[in-house]
Amino acid sequence: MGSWILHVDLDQFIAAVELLRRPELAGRPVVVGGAGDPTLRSVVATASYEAREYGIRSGMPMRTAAKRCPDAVFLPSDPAAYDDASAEVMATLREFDVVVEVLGWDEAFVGAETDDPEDLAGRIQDAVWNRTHLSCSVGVGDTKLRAKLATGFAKPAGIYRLTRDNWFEVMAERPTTALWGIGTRTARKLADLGYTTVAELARADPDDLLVLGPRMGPWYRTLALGAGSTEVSATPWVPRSHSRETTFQHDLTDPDDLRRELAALAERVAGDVAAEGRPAVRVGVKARFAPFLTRTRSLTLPGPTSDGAAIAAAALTAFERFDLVRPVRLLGVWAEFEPPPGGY
DNA sequence: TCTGGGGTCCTAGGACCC
DNA sequence: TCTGGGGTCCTAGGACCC
Repeated sequence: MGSWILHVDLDQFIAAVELLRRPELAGRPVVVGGAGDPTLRSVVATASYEAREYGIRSGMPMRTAAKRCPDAVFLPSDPAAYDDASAEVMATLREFDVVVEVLGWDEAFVGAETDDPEDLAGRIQDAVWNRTHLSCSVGVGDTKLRAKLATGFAKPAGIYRLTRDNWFEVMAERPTTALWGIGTRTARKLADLGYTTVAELARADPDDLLVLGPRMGPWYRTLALGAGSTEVSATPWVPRSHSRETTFQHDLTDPDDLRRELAALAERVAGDVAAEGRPAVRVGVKARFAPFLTRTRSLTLPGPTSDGAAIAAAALTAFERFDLVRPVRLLGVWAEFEPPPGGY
């Protein structure tokens, strides 16, 4: 028996959940995001495959999506429905004799002992389809990173294996942004150092990478080798923080308006903290000023607390440290928890 | 392309202390 | 006398991911 990591990823998850209850939309470009109104400030959560043919992508402003495909169907995001669908999928995975590590609404790592990981992957796909009528793709790997990247080659609805044996054959000439954890910013810095492809980064002198940080630098080379963690853990996630934020449809300038919005956000965060059942130790406020300048102010509380009034007061203290010289387009409040005894 | 919301982790500088 | 070095906490910002 071999140890394998499977990465299960639902295909166009949010759009697929919406299509289940609106079957008449099948085959049409469907875009889910915000309140479903493309004239408002919001971004695309998920675009159906038909919508992607118009160049619509997750994270794109809804306004832009509407320009690219005015005839698309725009739907509001319905997190409760995605929570429910996700729970069904994860429960299905747990019915197998495997370890399930949930990564988000639509993703999970599955750790399994088997000699035929593709057979297991196929049975997982069938089980998920039979129970939820959602389709998923499965990456098979010998590390979490390889399993995760394999899924990209499996989509849609397929299975793909990526291991030490075919890693360089598949990845060598791809840009460093193909790696999970390297975005455009880091890719640009790596390119400045002479590393553009995965193969080049894999051959890098680790000392050369230290300018990108004592931990991150060497870690980027590890990514390029396809190495990294092989531990799949079913241990429930312990949150480090909770936050709430709002982008205003029109920028705010009146400090009293801002204080009202701040109080409402703080109340929501305090509710999240109370629900968590662990006290907060630190509170922060995020402000995004026009045109798009993000600043934060935060403070350590005098002592751990779950008291809503104390959290609201701390948020106000942090807020008053901003210099309100520009219109504000977003306000956010977050609370950080004390690590459990023994650390996370 | 005029850029959401909810998260995590890393980095670096300064304060403060011994 | 104007000056070491290390450890830890606090804070702000950056990058990335879904």
